[in-house]
Amino acid sequence: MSTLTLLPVIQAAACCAPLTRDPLSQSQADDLAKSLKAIADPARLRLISIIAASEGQEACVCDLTEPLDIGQPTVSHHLKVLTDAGFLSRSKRGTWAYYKLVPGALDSLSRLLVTT
Amino acid sequence: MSTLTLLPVIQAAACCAPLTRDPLSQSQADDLAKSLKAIADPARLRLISIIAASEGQEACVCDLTEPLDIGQPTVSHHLKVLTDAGFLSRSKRGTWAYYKLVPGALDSLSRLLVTT
DNA sequence: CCTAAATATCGATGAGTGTCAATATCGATG
DNA sequence: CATCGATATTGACACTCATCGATATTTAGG
Repeated sequence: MSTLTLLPVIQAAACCAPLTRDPLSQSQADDLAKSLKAIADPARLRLISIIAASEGQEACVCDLTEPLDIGQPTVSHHLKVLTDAGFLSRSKRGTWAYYKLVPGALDSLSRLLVTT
Repeated sequence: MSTLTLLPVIQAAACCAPLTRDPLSQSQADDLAKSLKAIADPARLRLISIIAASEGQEACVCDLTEPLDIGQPTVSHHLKVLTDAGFLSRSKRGTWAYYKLVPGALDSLSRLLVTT
């Protein structure tokens, strides 16, 4: 635990200054855009909302494939995008993979957009 | 004032239920994704932040072309995307076009992402 | 009117991406 | 170890989109 790699969402929020406080630098804008792109997709938003509504804000992939009208590889792809962006964490138990909301990740992003 | 066309951002926020309250329907996810895609771009984020930091949260296009390293047609394109999405409003005074933050638009979006 | 300046639109191009079918990997179980 | 079910990866394809150069549109001034 010597090195700690910050999750992208957290990193984007690290500057902590809301979008509307000061002009964004190019790299700040790049980071924030990357986080926003990760959730700016209907399938990924539905995945997040389903996971968030599940017990412990955690859901098995097997429960995520049916509700959406997309194939299993595509669901797996979207879950990877959300995980790489820091919105979800993955834990495998037996054959099943469980994805969980990273506490505070969405809220960090939310705070960056607020103007007040 | 018989017919009122809601701005896309406001429309996406109309359901008022945060992303993490209940599973999103396909159309709800489409609307929200559309709003998020509008701001999920580095150049557009910088435009928003510059406009927000300007007096009256309003800026002339002539002041937006230089700070970003992109051409004038591209700036115009991004401003149109943000305007169509409901984040900016446009008013022309003389030869100049001024873009202004739509009050509450970013906040509506921000509220949709919050988990608490 | 004619010109010049500011902004918008158009057409093209190259990069990025959501989706799928096929296949690989991983873990449990017999 | 062989098999099977669950999930991930790969490769390909269609589609979207950010950007640019060129051009059109609009407005002010002479």
